[in-house]
Order: sequence, then structure tokens, then C-alpha cells
Amino acid sequence: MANEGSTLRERKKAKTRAALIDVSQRLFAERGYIGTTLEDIAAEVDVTTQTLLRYFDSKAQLALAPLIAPLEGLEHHLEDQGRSVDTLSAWRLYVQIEAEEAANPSEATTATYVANLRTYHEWVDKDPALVASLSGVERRLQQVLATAMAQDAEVESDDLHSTLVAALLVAGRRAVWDRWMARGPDTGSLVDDQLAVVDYAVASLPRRVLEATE
Amino acid sequence: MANEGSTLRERKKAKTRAALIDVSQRLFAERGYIGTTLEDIAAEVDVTTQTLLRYFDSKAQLALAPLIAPLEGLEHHLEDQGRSVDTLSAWRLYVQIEAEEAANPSEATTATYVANLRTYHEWVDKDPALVASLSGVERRLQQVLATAMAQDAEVESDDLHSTLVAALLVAGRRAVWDRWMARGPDTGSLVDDQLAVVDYAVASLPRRVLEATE
DNA sequence: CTTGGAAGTGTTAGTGACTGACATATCATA
DNA sequence: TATGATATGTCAGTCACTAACACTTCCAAG
Repeated sequence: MANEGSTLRERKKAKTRAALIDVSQRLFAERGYIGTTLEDIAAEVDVTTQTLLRYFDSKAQLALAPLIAPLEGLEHHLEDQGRSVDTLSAWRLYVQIEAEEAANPSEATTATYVANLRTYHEWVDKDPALVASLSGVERRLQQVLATAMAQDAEVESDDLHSTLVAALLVAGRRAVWDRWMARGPDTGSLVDDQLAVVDYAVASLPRRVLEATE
Repeated sequence: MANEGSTLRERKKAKTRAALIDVSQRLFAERGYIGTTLEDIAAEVDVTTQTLLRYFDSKAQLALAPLIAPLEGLEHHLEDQGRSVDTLSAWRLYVQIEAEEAANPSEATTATYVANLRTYHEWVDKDPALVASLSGVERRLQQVLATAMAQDAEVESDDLHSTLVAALLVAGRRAVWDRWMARGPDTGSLVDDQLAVVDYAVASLPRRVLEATE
């Protein structure tokens, strides 16, 4: 568990950050989202609420940190791969890695973390603000994805086809993920389902069909 | 413009509600979302902020009222049509009506209203909270739509195919709408584009393809 | 090892969205 | 016109979030 941050300062930061997530995760699950104040969380981690807000932009961002992290990771992944690989391949790769990681967690991803993921829908779905926040993050991801694919295809950035494919990919990822979290631990293969959805989206939405009607 | 509410009380309510939307719309456009306080809006309409909050659940709901209204109308439309018509037909009909209304507004829908729609992206997209709120409403709509379609097809409510079709329909509606708002007044037919996207979604996502991989 | 500067944290004071309880005013209806 | 319902105002309060400033902790260069 010892973080491998080169400097002491970085290790400390990573530690408090992790603590904030862990504690908040537990409190949110116990007392609910609105039933837990930032002060409660900060007090238990032994920092001030202001410090907490230096780590996370908002209460929602803290609550959704474990769900937002992979989404932002995906954004970065798409930016990094940029020119070297086409966007769809980058997406497929990331979704696969992400699913494998959740299916059999490595030492980096603790079992507690995966366990927490499963309890998310019990308290996240209850609060409209949280649902909205998560949807907002997903929407931004969708736009990044659509723009990247439009660039690949060398079409205008608000290309309708790219937008729809991106929407299908993001929604599909979320849907498979939700189902996996809601149902029992090992109902079907998470990895297989994720990849299947990508194939389905790509195969089902040929550009030609849309252009004909446009 | 005189509201045809049967009772005086209802007419008053409708009037202040409309005033709140109009004033807020203008102020948000002028000073931005965060730059406008609820107090500013309430003062100009000559009510207290508490009264304002009795009309709208939150600042975001007020700001997005003109965008949320049709979405909720769509939800009700789907519920009403319920058993009489299949969900997809209900969706198609509503999207069509909605687009026609915007393309050539009737006396009920004022021209100012349509003009406001076009300036939305200038200040809504700037604020993550607003983007999130709107995305949240759309997500709920997507779920309602997916559930309804799953019932039509007599499959489990978390059916993956229904979810994906719903996602595509909602995203497509939004995309066509955004493009219409962003580009000039009459670039292409809004109605035709909306209907084309519905056809495209239905034609492109056959259940078989997904079932084969599931 | 020390020192200068950067980075993290605490403190304080404040804003603004939102809630609840209660009193008051306004309107519908009998 | 009287009575109950509904809308609004008033007051007090919570909480997320911001900004400015002082202080402590840590890194890195000399």
C-alpha cells in the first residue's frame, strides 16, 4: 500500500487524498450523500474543509471520484494516443483494460475499492445532483470522443455520425458497467460484454446510412 | 398573450412564472449564470427569493426551464400514450411536433422564446453545473424511454438493446437540436433532420446483432 | 547543513443557494 | 360575506464554496 511517490510531499498528498476518498465513501454509504457534510469527512481525516476543497473541486467530485477517475483517464488516454493510434482502437483498449482491472483487481486496485463500486448505485442514484454530475462528466467525455473521431475521419467537428457513435459508446460502456455493478459478482464476463458493445456500435452505425438521409 | 387559466389565481401564477423565466433568461445572458443571483432575478420580478424557489426547485432548473420543459413534456407524452401506441411512434411524434413548433412558432410559442433558445449555448455550455443539470435530465429521459421500449418488446427492464436505442435517440435529438441552435436560423430542415435521426437509429440498431454477441 | 523559496495547510470572514417554521395576505367557494 | 385553502412574506439557519492572509512543512541549491 506504500505509495511510491518519489518525494515525501507527494506521498503525503496521495495519502490524504486516498483517506478523503475512503472516509467519504464510507460515510456517504452510511448516512447518504446529503446526510454527510464536508465537515464530517474532513474532521475524520483530520484536515479542514478548506483543505478538502483543495483536493476536490466539489462535494460531488469527491463522491464520484472513483467513477470519474477512469473517465478522466480515458480522456487522457485518448489525448496521448492522439496521432499514433486511431481513436476507436484507443477506446477499445482502454475499456478492455478498465474491465479487466475490475474483474480481477491487482494490488494497486484494492478489493475494497471494487466492493465500493458495487454499492454505488444504492446511494448515487438517489440524489439527482450526483446523477447530474456524473452525466455531465460522461457528456464531456462523449464530446471529446466525438471530436477525436471526427478528426480521424477528417470531417467537421460537429459531425453527426461521430456524435452518435460516441454517444453509443459512452452509453454502452455505462450500461454494461451498471449491469455488472447491479447484478451479482460474476454474471457473465465484464470484459467480453464491454468489447462486444464496442463491436456492436461500430458495426451497427455505418456512416453511409446516415449520409443518405442527411 | 393573455393566459387562459380558468381562475385568477392560476393566471397570476402562470404570469409570475413566465416573468421569472423571462427575466432570468435575460439576466443570465447578460451577466452570465454565476454572475446573476436569485436575489437579482426575484427583485426584478418583485417577489422574494423564497417565492422564486417555490416555483423552481433550483437555480439550474430555472435557468434550463425552457430546455427542460419539452423533455418533461416528452416524459408525460410517453406515459400518456402508454398502451395505445408503441413507444417509438410516440417518440417520433413528439420530436416532430417539437421541431415544427421551433421551426415556425405559433402564437403560444413567442418568437422571443425561440430567439432565446439560440443564445443558450453561449452561456449554458460555459458552466459545468448547468451542463451537468441538463445532462441529468436527459439521462432520466433516456431511462424512461428505455424502460418503455423494453416493456413494448416484453424484455427485462435493463435490456441492453433498449438502453442503447434510447441513448441514441436522446443523443441524436440533442445533437440535431444543438446544431440547429448553433448554426444560422434556417440551415436545413430541423424537422426533417430530427425524423431522419430517429429512422437512422431504428434502422441501424437491430436487436439481432446485439443478441448474437450477448 | 543550512537557507531561501515553493508548496501545503490553517484561519477568518464572507457570499449565495437552499430549507424550515410561522405569520400574513390573497383568492376560491359555499 | 364568511371560511378554508393557497400563495407569499419574514425570519432564522445550514452548508457548499471562495478569497485573502499568515504560518508551517518540505525540497533543493549552495
